[in-house]
Amino acid sequence: MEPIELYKHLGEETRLRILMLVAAEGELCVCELTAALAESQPKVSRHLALLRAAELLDDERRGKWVFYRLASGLDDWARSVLAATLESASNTFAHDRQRLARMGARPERARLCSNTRFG
Amino acid sequence: MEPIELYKHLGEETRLRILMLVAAEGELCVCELTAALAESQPKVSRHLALLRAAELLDDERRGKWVFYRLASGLDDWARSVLAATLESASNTFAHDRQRLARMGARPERARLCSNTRFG
DNA sequence: TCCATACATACGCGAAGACGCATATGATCC
DNA sequence: GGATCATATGCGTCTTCGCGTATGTATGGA
Repeated sequence: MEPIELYKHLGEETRLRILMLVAAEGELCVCELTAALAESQPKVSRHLALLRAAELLDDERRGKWVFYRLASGLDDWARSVLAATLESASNTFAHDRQRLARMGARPERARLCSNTRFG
Repeated sequence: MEPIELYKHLGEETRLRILMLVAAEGELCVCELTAALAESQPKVSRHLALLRAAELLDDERRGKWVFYRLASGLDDWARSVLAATLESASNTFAHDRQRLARMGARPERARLCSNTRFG
């Protein structure tokens, strides 16, 4: 992945917030992202499609839900950039995670190693 | 500096290349950047103005030339993102540095601690 | 003082892209 | 099979943004 391609995607606020949420939570389905971001479903879905096309996110359908996680083939340097950004602790990202935590009726899922909600 | 603000600026190729060159070289004047990027002077200057307004770069006039360097107040996490990107060794950045090295009539300057051209 | 060099900016245009809305697709449950 | 939930996408619009061209401003030299 070329740096410019990563940064073009990070340079849009909704996409950045999506990636921070997914990086923090391990995986999330679209309805969880929609609630956490407090944005419309089509808007979230369209940005997810772009992140998927850029091979930044992997998607997997399980039942009614489609779960998104960081792409397995994502370069180490890109992962480190995302991690550093998450640690920079902007309030926006914390607010999104709080909204997610307060969300009711979240789908059940198998526990994942990378899922830091339990960590 | 908010992450989104950094990434909006990194998400444009000319600006990304400018920042990689400046991060690598310590400081550069506009004519050096114009030559290294092989882009028009107004185009380079306009992007420099944006990076200056965003407080990503500091500028300093010395005689006829205006030199740009990474802003002294730049957050550590932002610096680490830039450093990681530079190390990711995209060919584009190497080509820009080669054009710079081949450039004739570069302005004289005092040696800087951060100037890795001598390292 | 006139000119050349180095850099900055104003303006108008065109392309890219983000959005809202409506609708299509896919899965589950009865 | 019909209803419903979850998600994706098509379309038209509107805004953002990058660009080329022309021109303005500052510095230094003859």
